[in-house]
Amino acid sequence: MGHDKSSEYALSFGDEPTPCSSCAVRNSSLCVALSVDELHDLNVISHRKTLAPGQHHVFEGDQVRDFANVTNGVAKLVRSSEDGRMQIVGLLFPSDFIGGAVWADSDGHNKLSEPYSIEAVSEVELCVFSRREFHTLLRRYPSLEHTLLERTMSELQIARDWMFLLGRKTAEERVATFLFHVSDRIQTLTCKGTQSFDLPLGRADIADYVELTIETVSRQISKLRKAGVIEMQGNRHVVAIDRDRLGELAGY
Amino acid sequence: MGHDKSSEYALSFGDEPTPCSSCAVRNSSLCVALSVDELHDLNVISHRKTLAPGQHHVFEGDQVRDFANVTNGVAKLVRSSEDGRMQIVGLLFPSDFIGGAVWADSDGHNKLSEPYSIEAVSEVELCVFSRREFHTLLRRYPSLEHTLLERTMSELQIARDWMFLLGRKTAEERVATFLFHVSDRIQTLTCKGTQSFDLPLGRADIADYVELTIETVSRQISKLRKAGVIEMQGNRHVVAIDRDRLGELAGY
DNA sequence: TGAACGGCTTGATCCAGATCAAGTCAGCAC
DNA sequence: GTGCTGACTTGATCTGGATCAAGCCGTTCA
Repeated sequence: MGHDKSSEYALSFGDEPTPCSSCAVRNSSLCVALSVDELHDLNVISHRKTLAPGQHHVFEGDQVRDFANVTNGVAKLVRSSEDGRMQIVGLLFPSDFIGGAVWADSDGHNKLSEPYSIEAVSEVELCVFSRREFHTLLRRYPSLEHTLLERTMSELQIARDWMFLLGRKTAEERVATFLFHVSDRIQTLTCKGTQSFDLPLGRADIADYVELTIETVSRQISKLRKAGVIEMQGNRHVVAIDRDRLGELAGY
Repeated sequence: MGHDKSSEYALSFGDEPTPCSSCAVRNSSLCVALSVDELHDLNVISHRKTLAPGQHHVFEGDQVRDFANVTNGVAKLVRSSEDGRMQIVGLLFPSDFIGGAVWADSDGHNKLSEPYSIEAVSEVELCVFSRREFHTLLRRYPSLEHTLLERTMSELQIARDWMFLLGRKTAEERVATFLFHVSDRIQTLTCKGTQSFDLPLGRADIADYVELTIETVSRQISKLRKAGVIEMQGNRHVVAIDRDRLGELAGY
């Protein structure tokens, strides 16, 4: 089986570690590229890790050079600088793969060694691989590498779209864009409508992500509410009354 | 040979189209992944295209779904919105590959169809492939796909670092970061020192890239000059008097 | 039941960088 | 030379969103 069930990363549900074939994100994560038989090889090199809300999985430094799939929960991908400033550079939902931030050149060195880390927002389950073993697998299964390439290209485009947001969009557009994207993402995850959804992040994290202050985010949400575009039920639950208008305000 | 020499993209030097094997970026572009023999296959599907300064190579829409290598000159990768706002999301130097912005899913559709384009800064030479043929080649040569994956991961990290710049850095840090990166990039291209170099962009483009106004860029350059960190010879030539200090001011 | 706390909202003021408005300076045509 | 043009610099003023400062409101825990 994939990992030592007595390790600190042992799963909490059941005596047997869950094999990849019954994984919650089997058909939406990178693993779709592998057949049931091939999946065994991935199973062997992976282990599961649970993060409590607020807990970090660090990619900084040289020791931890692993890749991970998010199998459950929501996490932030954070880039920080030495003086304490932080920037959320991505949100990670179940089935998302993370590894780009710690990618190294073929010589094994990472040219740009800025500190990145994953921080759990809710309780998060990761499926972690070591760098070396995952590389071996990539070489063995071209379809896996191809799928990873497609996903990375897509991530790159999302990052560049976000650069546009950070550089050019107003406070209102930023908040509208955030809400629009979250509703979209949650729809594809839950296969329900985009009308009504829970925010995965609190105001402080939203502010970090769209690069505004808590106060400005709060003011913009109030503004969207008063304009009848959205309705809030409590702090976290959003009802998108006029989703088209939300998209327009987001700049689409 | 690779392309019709009577086409509008014909090379300007010599009667015969230059084959890949004598390409200026043969050993630094994506093509390093291919052996001399394999290179022939790339040669067959590629054609060259020259852009005059200011000219665009558009990736918007569905017709033009191609990839390109920059073989000469400097270009901007631009993301624009319908209302006319623009953001430079990347600088392209010789040996850089561009394709992520137009990457489509296996179903042939591009989920996020925001308009991206390449705009030549100096005279630029591109080596262009059609999407479909390049994909075939990727499937035939795993080493090519592997190299592309590495480069894309690296691009993703650069994009995320830039997100930090756009979200968190002050005007001074942005300009210092720009100068620092350009000196670095030009060094690896020319194999000369980083002490002294020409800016590839004018003030307006620098402003677009680091998301400031022309005036603020100009003021920050003056400030760095007065502080003795750099010296300007004319508008474009920079002498990095104290490159370490420049790195510190950039936030490294 | 109430008091302490954390997450959110709202109002008042401030400031980094935008915007507006002149310059300066080099190159170039005549 | 003189005037023109385009790229850059510099100064004065303005402003969107930050910062500072109270509240508000639901939850938890004694």
